[in-house]
Amino acid sequence: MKPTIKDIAAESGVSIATVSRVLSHKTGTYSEKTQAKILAVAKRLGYRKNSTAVELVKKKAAVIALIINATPTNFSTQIIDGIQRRASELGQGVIILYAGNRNAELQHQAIVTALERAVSGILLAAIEPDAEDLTLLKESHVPFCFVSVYLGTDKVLSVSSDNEKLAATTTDYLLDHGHTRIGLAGVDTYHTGSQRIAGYQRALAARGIQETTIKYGDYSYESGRQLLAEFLPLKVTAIIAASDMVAAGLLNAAQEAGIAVPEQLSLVSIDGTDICRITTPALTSLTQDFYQIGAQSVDRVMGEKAATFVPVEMVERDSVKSVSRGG
Amino acid sequence: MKPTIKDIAAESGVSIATVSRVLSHKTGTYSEKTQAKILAVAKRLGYRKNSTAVELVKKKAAVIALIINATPTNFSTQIIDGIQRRASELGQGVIILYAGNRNAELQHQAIVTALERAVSGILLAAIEPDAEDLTLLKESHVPFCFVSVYLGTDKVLSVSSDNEKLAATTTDYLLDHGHTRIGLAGVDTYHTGSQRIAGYQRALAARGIQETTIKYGDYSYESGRQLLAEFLPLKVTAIIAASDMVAAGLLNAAQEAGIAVPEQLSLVSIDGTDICRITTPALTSLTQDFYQIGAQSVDRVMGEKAATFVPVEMVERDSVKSVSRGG
DNA sequence: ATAGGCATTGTAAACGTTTACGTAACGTGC
DNA sequence: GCACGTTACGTAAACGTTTACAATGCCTAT
Repeated sequence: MKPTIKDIAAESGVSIATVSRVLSHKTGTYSEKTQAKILAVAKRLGYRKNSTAVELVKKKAAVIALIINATPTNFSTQIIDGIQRRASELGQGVIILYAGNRNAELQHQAIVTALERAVSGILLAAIEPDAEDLTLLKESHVPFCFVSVYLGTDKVLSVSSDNEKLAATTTDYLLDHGHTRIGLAGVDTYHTGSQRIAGYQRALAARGIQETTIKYGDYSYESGRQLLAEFLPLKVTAIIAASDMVAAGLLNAAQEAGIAVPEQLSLVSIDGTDICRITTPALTSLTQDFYQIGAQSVDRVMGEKAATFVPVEMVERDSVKSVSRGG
Repeated sequence: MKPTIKDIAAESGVSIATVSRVLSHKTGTYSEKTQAKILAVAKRLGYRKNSTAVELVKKKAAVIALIINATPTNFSTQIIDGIQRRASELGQGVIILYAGNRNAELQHQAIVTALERAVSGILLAAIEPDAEDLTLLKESHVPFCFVSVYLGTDKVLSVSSDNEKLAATTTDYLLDHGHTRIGLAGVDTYHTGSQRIAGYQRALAARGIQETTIKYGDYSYESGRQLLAEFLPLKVTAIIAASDMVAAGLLNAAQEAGIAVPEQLSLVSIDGTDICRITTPALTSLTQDFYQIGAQSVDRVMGEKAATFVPVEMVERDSVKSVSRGG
C-alpha cells in the first residue's frame, strides 16, 4: 500500500498535522529537528503526495484545461508548447480535452469535464463557442480565455493575433509591391475569417479599390488546392492564403497547372510555421507568434498581466514578386 | 456555492447514499420514482459532480497521463489525436505532461506528477527512459507503455513501428530500384536509431553490400540541411531520411546546391506526414500509422488487446528514380 | 401467523489531505 | 514569581463522494 502522511506520522512519532506542515513547507511552524526527522522518514518510505486529496480539501486543482479541436492544425503544437511551459512556470499542470470537429455536443462535454475537475482556468483554442457554452462558462465562475480567437469584444478574455490588422498589413504589403488584383483564399465564415475579410477590404478601400475576391475554405491543404482553379479566371496577380496549408495547396496546384510562383502569381501565407520554409519556393508569410499566444493565454487566465493581441511579423521569402504599377 | 449531493439529498428528502446511487447509475438499487425525483432536483440545482472527490474515494483517476518531449515533432499531433480518441472511447481523460528536451530532471518530474495523480496509465511518447525512471515506473504498479519507441524487449509495454523491418523495407525498396550506394541520414544513437541502422545494414548485407553510409542527426529540418554536404563526397545515389523533416532539409539543400531530385539523387523519407505532399517534388515515404500507434498504446496501457508493432506502408511519390544496374 | 426473501433506503466510515483552534512548554521582562 | 508572548505541536473537522452494512417494509410460501 502506498504510504500516507499517517504512516509517516506514526513512524516518526508526531501528528499528521505536523507532517503535513513540514511536507507542504509551512515554514515557521515546525522545528528544524522535526523537519529533518520527517523528511528522512518520508524518503525512506518512498512517500508521494496524493494530489487528489489536496485538491479536494483546497477545492482547486493546480491544473489548466485546454479545450481544442480534434483536427490538429499545424500550429497547434506551438500553442500547446507555449501553454505548457508558461503553465509549468506557474506551477500548473495542463489537461487537454478534445472537442471533436466543430461538434457542439463534444465541445459542451469538454467544458463540463473541465468544470467537474475544478480546474483553475479553461483555455479554448481555435474554438468558436455557441451561446449555451458561453453561458455555462460565465456562470461557472472559472476564468476562461479564448486562444487564437477574438470574439470582437473585450468582455471575454482572449489572446490572439489582431486578425483585422494582420490582413490589412498583408494586403498593404502586396499593394506596396504593385499588386492591385489581390485575392483572399480559404477564410471561414466565423469571427477569425470575418475579421480578416474586414482588414483585407479596408486596406483595399484605402487605396480606392472596391473590387474584392474572396474564396471561402477551411484552412486545409485540400482547400487551397481546390481554390486555385476558382481564382484563375479572375486574373488575380496575388493571393493571400488564410493559412500555411492553404498556401501550400495553392502553390502545388499552381505548379501542376503550369503557373509559375512568384513570376505569374504571388502568394503570401498567414501563419508562418515551418511549412513556409519547406515549400519551393519558400513562402513569404505574415508570421504569427503562436508560442506567445499560448503563453500569454495562460497569463490571462491566471490573472497575470497579458495583452489581448500578440504582435505579428512579415517574413519575406520567395513567393512574392514586385510588379510595375499599371503593369 | 456549488451544490453537492448533500443539497440534493436535503431538497428531495432522501439520504446522500440514495442520491449517489441514482447519480452513478447503480441500477437496481433505487426505485424509478426516487430516480425521477432526484434527477429533477439535480437538474434544477445545476448539480455537477466533483471528480476529485470521486477519485479520492475510488483511489483511481479516470485519466491517462501522456508524457512527451517538449520539441514537438511533426507527427506528435497524430499520436495525440489517436490517444485522445481511443481514451475518450474508454471513458478516460488525457493529461499531457511535457518532459523538456531530453531533460532527465523534467522527465523524472513528469513521471512523479503522473504518479501523484493516481492516473490509470502512463504513456511515454518518443521518450528514452533512464534506469532510474524505469525502476520508478515499475515499482509504482501503474501500467505504462512506451509510444513510438521500442526498447528491444517485450518485458516493457510498447507500441511502435517495427523500426528494423521498416528500415530494411526502405533499403530493399531502393535496392530494387537499382540503387547500391545508399545513405542513411539523421538517425540518433538511441533505440530507434540503432534499430533502423540494424535494418538498413541487414538489408544491404543480404545483397552482399558491406559498405554503409550513416550520418547521425536529431530528426530536424536543420539536421537534414547540414547533412547533405556530408553525403556529397560519398557519391551516394539515394538517401534514406530518418524523418520527413530531415528529408525536407536534404531536399532543399540539394536544390540549393543544384542537385536535382530525383534525377541525380533519390530520397525516401521515414514518417510520411503531410510534409511529404507539400514539398516539390513530393517525397516518397515509408509511412507510419501514428494515429494507430497512439490509439493502440491506449489499449495497451488499459489492458485491452493490442499489437506491439503497427504496420507501415510504402507510399510512392516523386523523389525516387530507378537507375539501371551497374549504372 | 411466521419465516424468509427481496427491494429500497439509511447510517456511517472511509479516501488523504489541510487548517482553525487549542494547548503545553519555555522563555522574557518586570 | 507572574503575566504574557512565542514556538512547536496536537486534535479534530472539513472537503464531496462511494459503499459495506444495517434496517425497514412488504410479499410470499408454508
